[in-house]
Amino acid sequence: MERSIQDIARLSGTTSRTLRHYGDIGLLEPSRIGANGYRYYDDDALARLQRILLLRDLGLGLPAIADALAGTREHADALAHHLRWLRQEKDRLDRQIDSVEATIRRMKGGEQLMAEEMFDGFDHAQYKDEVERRWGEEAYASGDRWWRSLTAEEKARFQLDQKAVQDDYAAALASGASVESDEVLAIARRHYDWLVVGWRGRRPTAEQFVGMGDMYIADERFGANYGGLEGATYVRDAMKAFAARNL
Amino acid sequence: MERSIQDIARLSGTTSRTLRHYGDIGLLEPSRIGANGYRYYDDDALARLQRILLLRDLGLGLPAIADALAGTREHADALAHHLRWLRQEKDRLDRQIDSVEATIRRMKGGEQLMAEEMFDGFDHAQYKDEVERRWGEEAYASGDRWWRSLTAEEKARFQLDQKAVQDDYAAALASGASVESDEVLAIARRHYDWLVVGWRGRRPTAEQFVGMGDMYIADERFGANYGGLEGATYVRDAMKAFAARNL
DNA sequence: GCTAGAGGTTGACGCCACGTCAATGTCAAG
DNA sequence: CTTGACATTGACGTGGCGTCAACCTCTAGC
Repeated sequence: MERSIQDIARLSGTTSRTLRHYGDIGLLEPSRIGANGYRYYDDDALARLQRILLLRDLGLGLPAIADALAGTREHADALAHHLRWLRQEKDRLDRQIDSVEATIRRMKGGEQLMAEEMFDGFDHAQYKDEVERRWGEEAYASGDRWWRSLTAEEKARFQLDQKAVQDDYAAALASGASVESDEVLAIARRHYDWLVVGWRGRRPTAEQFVGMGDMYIADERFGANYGGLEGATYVRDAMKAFAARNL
Repeated sequence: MERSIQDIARLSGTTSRTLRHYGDIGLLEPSRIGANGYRYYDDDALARLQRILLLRDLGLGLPAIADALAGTREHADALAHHLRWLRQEKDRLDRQIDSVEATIRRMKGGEQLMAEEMFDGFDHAQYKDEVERRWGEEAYASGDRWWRSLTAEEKARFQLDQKAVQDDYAAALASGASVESDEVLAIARRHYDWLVVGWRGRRPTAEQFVGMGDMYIADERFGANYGGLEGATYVRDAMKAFAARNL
């Protein structure tokens, strides 16, 4: 059976424009082209179109669909690959939703543009230079935007979390606990989780995490938060132990 | 203070190309343009840029950002509007992820293209004409693709759910329960939820839901599933009662 | 004063999957 | 022969810039 372009469009629930587009990019050629230039499609073409549209509904791009149908890549592989991308997008959206909600709360709280300098206990800007040197200016600018998008309450909670981690490290050091003990590893895990928040969901690699520990030792501004050189070394070793086991 | 375009780009974590783009579309003009054509930005421009980038990180489009900064729309309004869009996108992604996972399971189950005609108890194609007449050919084609993307197990579950609803309606009718009783309304709710699955997440309006009930009466093929004319009328009334209260 | 290299400019194409005119040719029915 | 439905190719628009290309300008060192 041979059908006109409109017939195929109606049967498949798409438009003639789309069919011509698929012809243009070589994704779906008409089975025959009349002397007048009209496109005609047979049942095989219709079947192929159905498969194309099914994959399209799943969110695959046209090149990916072409690959899958050409068999250069297994259907399941293409879908698995696509699934990873979908999950990433979903995570991104989740984080964006959280941020937007936080920003709205901030505005409703009426603290619009004020109260931005109220928190200097852990003043984000304090580490500007260090952050820029280590991770570039963009990293600082991006982190700074994040920090300023938080509500006062969220900023306070972030700082309190850090303080708790710090105090627990200090207590563990005083008690003589090994940096490889379960107790200290649990603290390091909270430390890591806290960092992930500050990185807005990105998870530092083992190397990056240990690198931050080294930084605590090298820079006294950081070390000051963790009880001087001895404390900073202890913390660095705990981070290293945690990274070795869990990252 | 006045800075060159590259300085501003580095300080804000973006690129000079982006800044020129924002100039082109009138979102952020340089505070001064030199005789040589060079763009220069002062602190006010930098502050505005920071706000632009913050909103951009939240996923707003540039026109929306322009509106918000111009004050034609309240910041919070713009964000609330944007939030609705984000949630829709997230829902869409969630459904797509489910579909892709289902399709992968189907392929791993090795039932690739077979086993598609194994289920005719509720043969999706059986209602082709009716669906096309009521909601257009595209609706059928789209529904058909959805149906064929399910695993055998999912198809079976879908049919079993429908059978359960059907049986419960029959039992309620036999027991003389009113269509407005809590018991029957609960069945109607399950009926509705079942339908939402078939519509892949779109939720029929009250009008559409009642319309389907009328269809059960008008068309004996549908009525046959619900115990003849008497049963179909009972079901239609239950659907109407549910729609009146809950949709 | 010359030159190299960094940094600036405008202009234009590319991306992705089509929607949407516009201008024009073709077919079936009355 | 007319009318109206349907077909064609061609080109622009979408969003937010990245990425050349071709060219001008500034700064520093010789």
